Order: sequence, then C-alpha cells, then structure tokens
Amino acid sequence: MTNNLSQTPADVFAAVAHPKRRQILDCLSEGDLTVKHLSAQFADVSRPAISQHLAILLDAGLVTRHRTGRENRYHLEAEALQEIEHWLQHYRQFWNHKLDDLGQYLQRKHGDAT
Amino acid sequence: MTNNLSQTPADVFAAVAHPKRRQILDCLSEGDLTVKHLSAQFADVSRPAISQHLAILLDAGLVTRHRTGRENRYHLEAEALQEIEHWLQHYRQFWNHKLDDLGQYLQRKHGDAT
DNA sequence: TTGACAGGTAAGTAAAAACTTACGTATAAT
DNA sequence: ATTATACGTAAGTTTTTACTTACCTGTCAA
Repeated sequence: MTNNLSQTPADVFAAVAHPKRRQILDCLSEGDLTVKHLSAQFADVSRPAISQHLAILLDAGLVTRHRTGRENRYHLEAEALQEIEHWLQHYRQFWNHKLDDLGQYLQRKHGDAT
Repeated sequence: MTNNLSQTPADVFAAVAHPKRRQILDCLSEGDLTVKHLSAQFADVSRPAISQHLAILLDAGLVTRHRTGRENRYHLEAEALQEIEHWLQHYRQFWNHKLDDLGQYLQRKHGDAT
C-alpha cells in the first residue's frame, strides 16, 4: 500500500503533517539528495524510515526520484504545495481584515488628518 | 490530555491534516457555530467525535470557544493559519521561478519585440 | 567473480489517532 | 422540582502511522 498508482494523489496535507517530512522537504529545497545523504541528517531514525517517508512524499507528488546508477536522487516538487496555498487563499481574507481593522484603529488613535 | 495548557501550541499542521477538521474550519469560516450545528453537518460521525476534533483545533489555536448559556459557540481563529502561510513562504520561490521560466520561454517562442 | 554500497520493501511491533458508547454536569424550559 | 438539552470527557476499541530488523536486488569497484 506504499505504492499509489491511482490518479488521486495522496493527501498533501497529511504528507506535510509530519515534522520529519517537513524537514526532508527543507533539505531537498537546497538541492537534490540521495537517501543516504538524507538519512545522514537524521541520526534518530533509520534509513528505511526515511525511505518510507520519501515514499509518502512521492505519493503526494511532493518529490520525484531519479535513478542514477545505484543512487536515487530525490527532487523537490514544490508545485504540489500549491494545493495548500490555494486552500489557504480562502482564509487569508480573515487576517487581512484584522490588519485593516488595526490600521484603522491606529489611524483613529494617533491624530489622523487626511 | 485533551487539554493543552502549555505555551507551545499543538501542531497546526497536524491539526489541519485531517479532512474533517478542514471541513469544520470551512464551516466556521462562514460564522460561529455550536457543536450541535457543526455535528449536524457530518452525518457520518458522532457528536463526541466532533467535540474531540474541536478540542484539537482549540489546542492548535485555530478556534476559540465562547460559552453562552448551555451552548458553546466555536469561532475561527484564522491567524493561526499564518504559521502554515509562513512555512510556505520559503517554497513559493520555486513555483515562481518556474512561472518566470515559462514566461521567458513563451516570450522567446512567439516573436518577442520589446 | 566477489564483495561492498545504495536503497526499496516485507513483516512485525509499538504508539498514536480516530472513533464509539456511556456518563456527568451545567443550563433552560415545564 | 423534574425533565430535556447541550456539551465535555472517560474508557475502551479499531485503525492507522511510524518505526524497527531482516532481506533482496541492482550497481559499481577490485
């Protein structure tokens, strides 16, 4: 069940929920890395665990992998994060409103003019 | 353990990972709601389950609750989502770059001028 | 070829999540 | 007062997640 051939990508939100997977993405944002290199970053977890996290990120479309010889380089596919971006879009208005309110409040407080 | 008095808020990413909790947030984005009203939206899950989801959202700072009489109205605190917003910030450059590249490509392709 | 790497994956385990039902407590309505 | 409503929470169960070790295959290097 680690292999997702279905057209519907696994949940990006769930993929990103785990702190270690976010760390992996952070690492990959500085360049492609092999599993070896990645798991070297995480002393507290075994290599297979990293492989499994990568499989989840793969299913979510957040990374791709490219075999070169006996190595497997993982590459960040940041566009997949746009699903989250779009979801957030709906909520942005709320904190923007609050900022507006604050702005107005401050303007009213210290003498305004104009 | 459903009550988080610690200063560090529970993980917003984890809170938002569950589809049902995202649905709850969606509902609340249209106005404050009681547990009753909320759980009416989700026929497939019991009211206590909703209560528990709300507790998680509460711990993550994504909602607040206000008791009025015997009702408990839950209110969206969208600002908490800015943690995700900020995290995304680092990744936005990647898809922006790609868009730039595409732009340049298209410009080079169809005669350019200017 | 033989051996050392790189890394996926299976099988099993432990811990965490997501539910359920049952119950308790505070308010409101009769 | 008594009953009904709104809701949190405890306890127990099932499902899912995260991890481990063990193993297998493909590649490079001697």
